[in-house]
Amino acid sequence: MRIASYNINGVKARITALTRWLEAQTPDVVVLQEIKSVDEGFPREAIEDLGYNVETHGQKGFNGVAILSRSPLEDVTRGLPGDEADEQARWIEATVVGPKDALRVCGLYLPNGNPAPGPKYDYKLAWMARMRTRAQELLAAEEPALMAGDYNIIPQAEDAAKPEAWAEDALFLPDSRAAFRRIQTLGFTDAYRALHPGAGAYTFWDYQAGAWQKNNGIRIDHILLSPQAADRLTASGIDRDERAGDKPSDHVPIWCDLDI
DNA sequence: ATGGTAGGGCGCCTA
Repeated sequence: MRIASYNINGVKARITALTRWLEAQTPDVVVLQEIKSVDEGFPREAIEDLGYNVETHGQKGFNGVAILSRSPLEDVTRGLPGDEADEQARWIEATVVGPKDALRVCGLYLPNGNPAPGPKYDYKLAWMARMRTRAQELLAAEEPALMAGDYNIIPQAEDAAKPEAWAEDALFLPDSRAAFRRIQTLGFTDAYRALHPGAGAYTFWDYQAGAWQKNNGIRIDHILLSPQAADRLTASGIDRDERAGDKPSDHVPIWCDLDI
């Protein structure tokens, strides 16, 4: 089973690139971030026509996440627990059933947090504390599960072409990276890093200042696997070529294969 | 220190 994550930066502006990629890569499950659409505006027919079930958690203008799956999506929940007042659409979960086992899939769009310090950074750290609580619950279930999406976290210096340029940025500040580690070290495996050690693998290149042409990228999209999912990991990758296509997102898809 | 680009949606916010 191939599970992918893709920050598409506007699903309506990206529907051609998205459907082309779905047809070429045929992932079984996809979590999308930054759909920038309300649920009623999501172009679900174009995706359903390719054989996918679609569940969305959108909002007007910004944010918004979705899950696509060839097999039915069960027990869908929307929103990250822990703050009833939080109206930002950044978290969606569903269960997909493979031939061997079921997999709990969490799709997330973690807050950017800039400028730091400030209220947006406080929101990022508070959101990550809530995410850690949900992550603990996933581990307690002792079942295959994963959390995939745009984490807006550069975990290590090797995950940036120019780490020094990010030193004061909310994506790379020590408190941000520590919060990410506090989640990962609960017992999750980074599906990409586990199979691909070394520097130079990125998932985001800014639209500005020729970042793509200079390969000035960062690795901020991640798939974290529960131990029961990590046991089934057979491959992982980054669809880097998508960044060179027509009207690309500033992110590219990441994926992993699980024997589930 | 600034500005460079893009999407949503129409003045300006978010990234």
